Amino acid sequence: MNSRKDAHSVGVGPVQSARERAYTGIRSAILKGCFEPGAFVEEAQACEMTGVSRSPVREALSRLAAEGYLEQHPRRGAMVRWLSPTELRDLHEVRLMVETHAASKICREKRPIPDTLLELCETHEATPAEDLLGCVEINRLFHQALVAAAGNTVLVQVFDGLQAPLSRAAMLSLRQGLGKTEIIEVEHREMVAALSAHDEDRAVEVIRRHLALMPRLTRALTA
Amino acid sequence: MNSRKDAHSVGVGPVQSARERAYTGIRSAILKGCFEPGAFVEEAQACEMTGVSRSPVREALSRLAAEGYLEQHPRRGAMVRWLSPTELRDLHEVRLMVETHAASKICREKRPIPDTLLELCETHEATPAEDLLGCVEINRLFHQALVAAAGNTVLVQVFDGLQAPLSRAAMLSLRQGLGKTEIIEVEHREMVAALSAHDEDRAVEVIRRHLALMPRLTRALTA
DNA sequence: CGTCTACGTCGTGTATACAAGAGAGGAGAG
DNA sequence: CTCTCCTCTCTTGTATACACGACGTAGACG
Repeated sequence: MNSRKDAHSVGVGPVQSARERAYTGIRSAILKGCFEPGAFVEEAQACEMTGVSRSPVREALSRLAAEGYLEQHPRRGAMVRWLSPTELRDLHEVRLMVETHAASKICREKRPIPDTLLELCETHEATPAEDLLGCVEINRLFHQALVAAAGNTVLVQVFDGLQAPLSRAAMLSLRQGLGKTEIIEVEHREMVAALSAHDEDRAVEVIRRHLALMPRLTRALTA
Repeated sequence: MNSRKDAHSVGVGPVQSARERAYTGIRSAILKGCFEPGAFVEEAQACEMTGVSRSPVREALSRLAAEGYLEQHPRRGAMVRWLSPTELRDLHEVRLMVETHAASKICREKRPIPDTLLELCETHEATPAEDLLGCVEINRLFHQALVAAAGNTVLVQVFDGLQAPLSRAAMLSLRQGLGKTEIIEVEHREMVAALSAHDEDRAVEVIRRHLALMPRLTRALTA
């Protein structure tokens, strides 16, 4: 089972390393909800899934654990992280802090609003409501771009770090048909307007209101 | 070279796993400044240092990279992370945001101030100024306890994540004899007073002033 | 009938062997 | 003398073999 050689012989692009393939594969499997929360990701299973041996798989698992996707229990394995209601609440609080800070900074420093934000609104509008996966991804990109517009790379890293545990919740929430994407899109446009006007108070208020919706969406998952 | 067996035969405690030993060993070596910034941590070297084989070492390196201590370059190895002046500034900005948020929350929610904070002030006072390593550690614990007092575990995790890259800077700064611990201790007591009184404005102001000192301490490192 | 124990199986933890790329150093040509 | 190219070595990337611990199961004893 030397898939790497196979890939090489085919001659495709940069010949992604086995570790990268393991990382990407396991990560997307977790995000797609292939594992029940609290389930253990078995190494052999992950090997079969990604087509690499245990060495790169184990390195990927270490990385995923450090990033907050998994919890490693000695001699037991890597468990898909389970969020308690408290953690979920804390996560949302920190997220609100981060986005509020970004918005304030953008307004106070009169930073330019990247076109990406409006483009993502357009894309969101053009995406059919049935494509929940797409809508969630667009939503994520919108908020990430908003944070990035503050021009602080560390802040973006922190935001991404929050997404790791939240992403599972987001994926599961849409599986339960909790869409309501129209409101989201309207509020996104409102945010862009407030930010473009560098109206700090209004921007912060809109973000507060917008993010206040989230806990309700995800609460069901932990009950 | 079967150190694990040796440790087992001696019969010491929980027989720390090889991966944990590798992680701790490499991490503390980085913090102690055994590597020049930008230097590569060679696996063989790390094996020799920690007394384990490459498998656990590589897993530890993956984890350390995910935590921000190292940067992994394909086919080159793991490089000790180098902070640009911009990253350092961003890091301090986020840290200020986190601590400010914590202080505000403590005051607004009228949270009790744990005894730990005052105890750490006492300890700080009792520690001789020559023990720079001890002072830095006490300082770190103080700020961590402050953030923890806000009762949001995710916020604490974010704070710890910021410490990873900053810790190196802190270690190096004290090596250059940038002590001035007396001011720090006085301001810590001021913070505790403001927090105990649940005086939000004053607490935030003191923290702002206190953390404004940090960038100056670490700026020299990147120049 | 319940419980405790002993054994078997499965999965993780660790070490090592092998493969392949990157960098350094030397030799040759201009 | 310098620049380039080749080769050799060193390091990382990957796979696999072996060891140990944990859990499940079945059997025996109270």
